[in-house]
Amino acid sequence: MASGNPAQARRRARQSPDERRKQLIGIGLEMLTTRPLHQITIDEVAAEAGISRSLLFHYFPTKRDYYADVVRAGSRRLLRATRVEGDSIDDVVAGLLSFIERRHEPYIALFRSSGTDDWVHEIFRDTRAALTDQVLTALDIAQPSELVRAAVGAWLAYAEELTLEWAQHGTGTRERVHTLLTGALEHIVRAAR
Amino acid sequence: MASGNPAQARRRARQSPDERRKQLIGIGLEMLTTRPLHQITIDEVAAEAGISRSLLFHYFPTKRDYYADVVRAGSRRLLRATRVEGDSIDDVVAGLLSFIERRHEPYIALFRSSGTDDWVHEIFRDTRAALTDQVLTALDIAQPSELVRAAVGAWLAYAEELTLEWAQHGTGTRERVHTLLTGALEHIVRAAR
DNA sequence: TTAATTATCGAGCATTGCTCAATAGCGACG
DNA sequence: CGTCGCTATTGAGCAATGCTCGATAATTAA
Repeated sequence: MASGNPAQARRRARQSPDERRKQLIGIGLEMLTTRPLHQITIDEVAAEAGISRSLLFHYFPTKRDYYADVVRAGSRRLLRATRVEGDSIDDVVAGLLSFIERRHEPYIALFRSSGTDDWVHEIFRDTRAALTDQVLTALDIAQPSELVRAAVGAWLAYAEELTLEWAQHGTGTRERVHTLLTGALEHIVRAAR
Repeated sequence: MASGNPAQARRRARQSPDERRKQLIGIGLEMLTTRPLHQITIDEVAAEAGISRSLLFHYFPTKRDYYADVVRAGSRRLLRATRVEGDSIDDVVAGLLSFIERRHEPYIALFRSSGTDDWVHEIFRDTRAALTDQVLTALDIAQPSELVRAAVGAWLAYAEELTLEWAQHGTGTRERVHTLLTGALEHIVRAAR
């Protein structure tokens, strides 16, 4: 199943903590592309890494902590993807579209399965807050009121939903969706002021 | 903790299957007001009902099936709450606002904790689809294009997000939120046509 | 070479979803 | 009123899984 090196190799191949952490989180991220978070068991991760369960608990005090680190890593990817494109609002929207288009599977696995517990949702909120900041910056809104912030945050929910629908079922063209998103954003921000 | 009758009473108090089902689902719904879905264990439900774990599996072949029935029951409540108010779009929005205002805790517990597995999200989608129909009817849109349907569905995400924010942190007044929602809906539908 | 550090493992515990054979409450029928 | 059948109900037990803990071996410092 899981690709890569089975890493059964020799026993007791000692590695530096940093390497191990990266490896384990990398495995988690890769598994996330296949199944939702809560379906990833410690046993599987350990097996894929070629280590014992115990070692994973040596690096991550609890399963939650491991999950949290994996999800955080995934979030960072998303934020990076929307930032590289540029600073205009069109760039941010384009970045979001591209990211979800290419990775809607893992995206869903990441955030739609937030339910595992509040802590995932917290990370999700942090990510969305960061995205909100990006959007506000792109709109040249320096000191938004609470309501504007909330409205933009909610618009992100709208954007995600519509984009996922498009990515999954091909509802409309990419340009159309893009236009709808920017149009809605403009309207929403104007109305919330 | 959990209120109600501990039901320890006499052992082997035989009941009709219908009663038992209702009782168990009721317990699930009540527990949902306290914690997210996935934190509800069969043991607890059984204990609260005063029966053995095994009996629960007699009525619900698997934990998922039990959860699914509980969530469906919760969804029905939501749909009822938005329908009683009336037929106009203002009524639907008002119903949504009222429901989330009064029950944002259980609402979150219901749907934000979808992660347990795809099946919850399916029920969630069904519920949202039904809500979408209500909205479309209220807007007098008989045969919406796929894009319009998708846009309205995504607007529901926007509405939920903004309403939850308002209900939880008091961002803006109720009237303001109401206006924002109807305004955004109008704009979105017009743009998607 | 020896000592200290710590990455790594194996065995084992507790919880939890789930199975299955046995038991007991309740209605039907003589 | 007895007894028989149906099935609601139970208890013991299995398997998976998160997690703990003492022991061990690889690496580094002295």
